[in-house]
Amino acid sequence: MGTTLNSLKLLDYFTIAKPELGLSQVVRQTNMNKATVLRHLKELCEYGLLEQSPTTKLYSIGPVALRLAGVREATKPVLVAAHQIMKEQAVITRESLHLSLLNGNELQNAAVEESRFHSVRVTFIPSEILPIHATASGAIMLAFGPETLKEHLKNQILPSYSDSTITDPSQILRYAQKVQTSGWAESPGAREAGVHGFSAPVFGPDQIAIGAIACAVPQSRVTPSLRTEILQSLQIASRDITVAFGGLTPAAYPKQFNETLNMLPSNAGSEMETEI
Amino acid sequence: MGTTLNSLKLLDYFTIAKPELGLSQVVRQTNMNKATVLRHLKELCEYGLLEQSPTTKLYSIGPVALRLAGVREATKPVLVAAHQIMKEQAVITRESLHLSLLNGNELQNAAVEESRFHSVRVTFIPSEILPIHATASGAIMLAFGPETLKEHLKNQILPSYSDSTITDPSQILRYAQKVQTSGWAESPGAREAGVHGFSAPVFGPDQIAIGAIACAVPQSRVTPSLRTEILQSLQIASRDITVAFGGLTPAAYPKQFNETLNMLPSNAGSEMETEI
DNA sequence: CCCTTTGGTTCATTATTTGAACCTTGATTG
DNA sequence: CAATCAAGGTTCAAATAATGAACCAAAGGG
Repeated sequence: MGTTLNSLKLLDYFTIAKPELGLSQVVRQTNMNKATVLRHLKELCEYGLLEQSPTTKLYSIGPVALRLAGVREATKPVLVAAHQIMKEQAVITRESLHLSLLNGNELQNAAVEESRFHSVRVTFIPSEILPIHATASGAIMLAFGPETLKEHLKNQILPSYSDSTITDPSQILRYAQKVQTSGWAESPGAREAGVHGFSAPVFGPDQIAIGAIACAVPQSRVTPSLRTEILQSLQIASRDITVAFGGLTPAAYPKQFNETLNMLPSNAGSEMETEI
Repeated sequence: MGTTLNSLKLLDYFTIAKPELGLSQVVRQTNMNKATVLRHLKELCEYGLLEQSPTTKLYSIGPVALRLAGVREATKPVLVAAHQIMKEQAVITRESLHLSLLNGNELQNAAVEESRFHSVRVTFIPSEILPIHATASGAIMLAFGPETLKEHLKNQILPSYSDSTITDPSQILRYAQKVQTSGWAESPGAREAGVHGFSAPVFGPDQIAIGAIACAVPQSRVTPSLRTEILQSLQIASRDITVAFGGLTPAAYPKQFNETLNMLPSNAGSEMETEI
């Protein structure tokens, strides 16, 4: 393990929730020696990745971060980076992926990677608005997104798209709570009969979901093994796209998806009608 | 001099002009040992400040830069503050404003406030690179920015974008000198035919311009009275955004824009072809 | 088929990083 | 008001990590 990496790791403690830290606060979190931490902080300051308030002596992220981000964004815009990650995962699962981002209270498609393996596949309209209450991505946003979404859901008349669409807000919110512990969501035909959606969150810098990465499959193709594959891919995509967006995955978010933890939302009952 | 700092200095070679570098290219610029540089690059990759393309082996700025910039922006929201000021001024002039910041020797768009009053308006690509020699903002940077810019200008082949683009460095520098006394710059169609740009500086803490605030108007709409309005708004925006950035306006900078002081740069002659 | 350049590796030598103890300052408290 | 505590920062011998010359393998170019 190199010295540089140890230095850089100190940057991890500077978050939106706690953007300013003193020497001792950092020392307490790291179990490193105070002198060591001090030298590292000083060096990061010297380069400009950190800066120290002359009055409070507190350290915070410095202006160089903006310069680097500018270069990064000019070279590789976030959506391009996200799309590349989606492409990789779409090759693995051989199914279409789509990324949707929250825009106010609306969930909007931002990037699509279509499967080139199946002639029967689920296609998306780019920049389409997704209904929060009838999609897996919507459930993800309710579980991990801003609180205002839940309020917004209650103040709406929820249209029904198929027999499986749930239009009762309280039922949807109950499912969102389960999603919070499982880390992923699914929606068997709620948006469109015959289309099974899976989704995982993309987090922003304040550890609140800013969007969702989802995989939609014709219901006829959903097998337990494909489900496992898709969930694995979604987990990787969720993590990598979160990083690509400059976001931070919350510590509480499950490291490993538990497939059985997630009880399906359903109008009819609790059977998993999508299993073979 | 610490190891960490030496590592971090490698980041300086990654610019918008040259965002992707191979190991040998970095080694040649640094006079460091190849093994040392390699280890440093690897370590920066491991943290995510850099990333390496698996195919080309080239290094570029990594996604962590975005995260850090997000935290920085959340702490010291210069861009948010600047945007607020721009919004206010955009309402007054009813025209689009954009803020560009100097990144090395490149001038890059950082924030845009689009007019919502006109259907015909000048739109910008966020984080676009502006040519120094063909924009009002570029002239501002030459007049009030770091000296290195002038050197950089001379060592370049200046592309022509329209009939009005000036590609002779000495002519551009003469105009920049006039801008120094007038305090503002304009560019009638040098970047794009039919687009008239006005610009004023944003100063940093050392009283050197770190960017420019500009207003771009369809040439057909430019009247003497609109020009006056725009200049007044730019002056206010220049002052306020400078403060928001923690900058300092030099004492020598004009307190009041003199509209007549500024002689237009032109290829053809000295007529103000943008006047009605 | 040789020559050059690329990215990357190895390992003894070297020099930097490390950490326990110490110092100084300022706020809090019995 | 002295005592205490925690803050940021410093010191220097000991430990550890960085360094660089030489080397390797692979990919073009003449």
